Amino acid sequence: MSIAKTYSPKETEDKWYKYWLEKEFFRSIPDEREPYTIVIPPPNVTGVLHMGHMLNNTIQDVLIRRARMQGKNACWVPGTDHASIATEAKVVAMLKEQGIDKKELSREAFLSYAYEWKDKYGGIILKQLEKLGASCDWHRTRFTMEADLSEAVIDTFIHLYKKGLIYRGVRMVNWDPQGKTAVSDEEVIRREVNQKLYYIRYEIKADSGELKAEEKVKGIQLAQDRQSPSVATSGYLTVATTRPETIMADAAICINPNDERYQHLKGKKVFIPLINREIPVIEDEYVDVEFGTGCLKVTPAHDLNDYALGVKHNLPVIDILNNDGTLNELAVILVGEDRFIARKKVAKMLEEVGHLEKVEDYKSQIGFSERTDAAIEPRLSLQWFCKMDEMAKPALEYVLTGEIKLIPEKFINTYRHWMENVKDWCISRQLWWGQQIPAWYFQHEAPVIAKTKAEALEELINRDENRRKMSENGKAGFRKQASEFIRQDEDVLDTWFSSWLWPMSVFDGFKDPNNADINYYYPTNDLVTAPEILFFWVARMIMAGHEFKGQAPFKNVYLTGIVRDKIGRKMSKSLGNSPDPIQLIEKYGADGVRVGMLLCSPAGNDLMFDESYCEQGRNFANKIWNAFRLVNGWEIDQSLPNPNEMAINWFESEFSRALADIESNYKQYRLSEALMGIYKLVWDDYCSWYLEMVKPAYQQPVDPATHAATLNFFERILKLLHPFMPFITEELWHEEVFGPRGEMDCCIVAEYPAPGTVDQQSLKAMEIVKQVISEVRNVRNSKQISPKEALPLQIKANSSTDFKAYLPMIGKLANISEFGFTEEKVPGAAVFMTGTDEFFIPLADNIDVDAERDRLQKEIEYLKGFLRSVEAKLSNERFVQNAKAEVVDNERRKQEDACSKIRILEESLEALA
RNA sequence: GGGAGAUUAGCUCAGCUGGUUCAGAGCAUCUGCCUUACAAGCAGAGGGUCACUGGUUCGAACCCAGUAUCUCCCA
Repeated sequence: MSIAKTYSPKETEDKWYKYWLEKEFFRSIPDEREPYTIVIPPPNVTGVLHMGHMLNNTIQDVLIRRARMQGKNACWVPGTDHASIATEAKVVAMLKEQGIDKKELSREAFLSYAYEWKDKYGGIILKQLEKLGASCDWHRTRFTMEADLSEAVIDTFIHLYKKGLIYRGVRMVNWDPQGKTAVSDEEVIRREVNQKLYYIRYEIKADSGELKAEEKVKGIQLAQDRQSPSVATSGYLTVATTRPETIMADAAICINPNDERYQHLKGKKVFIPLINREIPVIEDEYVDVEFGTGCLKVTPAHDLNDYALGVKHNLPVIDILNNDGTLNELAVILVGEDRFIARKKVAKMLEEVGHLEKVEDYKSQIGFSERTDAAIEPRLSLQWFCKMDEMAKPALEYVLTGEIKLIPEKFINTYRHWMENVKDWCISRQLWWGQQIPAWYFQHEAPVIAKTKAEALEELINRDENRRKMSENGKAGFRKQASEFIRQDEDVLDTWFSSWLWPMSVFDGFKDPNNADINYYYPTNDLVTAPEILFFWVARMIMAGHEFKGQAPFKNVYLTGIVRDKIGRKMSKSLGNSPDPIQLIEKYGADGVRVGMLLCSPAGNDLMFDESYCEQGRNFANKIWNAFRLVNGWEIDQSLPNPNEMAINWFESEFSRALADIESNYKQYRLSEALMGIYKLVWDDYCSWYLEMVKPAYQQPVDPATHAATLNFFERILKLLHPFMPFITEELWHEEVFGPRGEMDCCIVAEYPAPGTVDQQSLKAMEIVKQVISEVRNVRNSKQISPKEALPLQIKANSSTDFKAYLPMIGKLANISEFGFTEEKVPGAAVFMTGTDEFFIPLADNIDVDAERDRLQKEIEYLKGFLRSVEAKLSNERFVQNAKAEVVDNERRKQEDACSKIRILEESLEALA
């Protein structure tokens, strides 16, 4: 039966994925085996697969498949995240297209649209993961907003509230004017932006007579124009700001009390230009004398630092912005204008009245919303917060003590720095898509925290003495009445407030804290995620794990790199530099893409992705395919003896040696190195050497022993490859030549090979054989002799190496017609050496004597230089005294070696003359 | 502004405790081959002052200090 010359993945991938599903190989149920568990970092429910997911999930699948083959009960839990801001933004945009404004919808109506959207697009990404070959236990698919998981979120909120770890307060938050919601610090991305620095003049109120002449000289420039009406002034001060539109919200001007230039301003008042509101000059060492003019406008409502300054100096907070970033009535002027338009207009107005001194270009860091990319507005608002410092401490310990390992370790520092400087977590979001905060408001009373309205009503009764004293009838009346007026908090919780429970909630660890699943699978083993969410998510899962389970949620955290394009840019939709993973799979096959991803991705380093890696992966699959075609085509002759014992023994050792390496790389989570180890084992050792050694001559049969050994090696190789290349390995596994397979006898659950013993002798011998073969091929190449032309080879064995045993192998691979042993140099032959042994290939055409002399001389020169450096070391007393004995011995051996080689080469040179 | 890390072949990266694993791998390049498993291939070859400057040491890609450049995190 002939097989196609190239491997075509499409046909096999669907077939085997379906088969695996049918036979429930991905299914995991607790049993007596050791569990191996990974919970997927849940992708956004409405998202589509991008290269980051690709990398991430390939790694998880490699780990899970290997564990499964090692006989562990491997459980990979998939699922999706409701991603409140991102999803809500998409739904709002979709509605807008249909001409529907979110503001006109009720919460219920909006949510029904949102669920409709989720049902339509949700889960696409999980289907895409199947294409990649992800062996998730799909029976366990969870969603962070499904009923059970939401209940867990609400319960933990209540739990933490009761513990005093959740509070409500007015704080500066990062406001996203586009999403119209607060976002956490971690969701703000800072970017350097070209801005303008506006120098604005504030007139100083003349309340203490004329200024002294010396003060004028010192720094105050007298106002040159007097267009501001109303009040008498005595000059002005200048403030530098990037945000002129916020001057209407100014509460003070601050100077550094040590600033020599501004001593005269102490206790003065100034007027805000355009609106002429009077504000005081205050003093604080916070002000940087070097920056701008040294006068700082203090705008507590619109800047975090100013807010702190305002609190310290008891300044009023004047918030002039609406939640969509437009100016409100408090701004007095430009009401209703967008903040950025207002900025330009204010600048122009200031210029018109002569209050704009100058404008400079200026670079500064501005925060942008991760989800909507809108410029973040620091804004004072009433939000819910979760206290972090208490929870951070144990979470830090897990990592510092090594109970949780971060891979690579360099992230420990980053982690520690963050955990030691942790700030409270703003957990409320002004959105509807998410878990609604279980806080209930009744009239002007403090909010009640309760799971349901009914419970909230009971709490209202219980916490008030008068209500408690009411008769049952009275209570019933109260309940009835209050239920009309009681209102639940409109906000929902931050998405991360549900994802931090993920490793527990997917096993129903909250709903049913002692169930078989959570007891068996938790703590999970490895978490594979991006370093970007080390704090968002990983740190908080550790906190939650400790808080709610008293245990770390996982043992190892593998932090992948960011997928960039080959010139180092982050892959993004807007740049259009991100290939569609599904198209890549179609082009190169899932196995090819998986290999391609991992070839270029050392742990923790960003990877410069290029399609050519996938090509390499595809080529590798094809190589395996063709190796199979070769072996598959062999006819067996039962009567033949085994001529390949040496080759078989060698590969047996080589396999074990390579496997030990591969295992050590796996242990260190160096997956790309493990893969490269397998790649070389397959391509170089198995295909290029082993198969070439044992393959019978064209159309000749093979002996049964060689056939069996070769197939056995092949099977073991398929097993090693399977975690990386699940499809092609499964396909080949079921080929007839391997014998009959039961329906459950699949590569996916085949027993992972263990390293055997390594015969160092055999490895060493083969090194010499390989060297001789390469040298002969090299001679052919440089002399332009066809590989088809058989050559004679004369051996002058100066060492104790017994070449006789190797001759058949050398003869076959180097195409040698006849061997001879000689005591003398063979004149007029091509020469090479391995170690101190000399080899001669007598050639029909005479060799170029001059070229040969040059070559020999060069080699002698090199060796002499080498010898000099060795001898320099050996004659250095301090070296001989201080260096380790083995190092010194080594140098002695090098010396002897070099000497004898030089001698032989010099003899050759003489023979030429 | 503070912190972390990086700089090794054209590219992507290994290089552990300083010494034959010491200058390596894969890809790319070049040369020759359509050799009956594979041209998505085979055989062979050429590529590097280990960012720079000093220091420690018998000995430095590796340890130390400084400089330059880059990346990331935090303000």
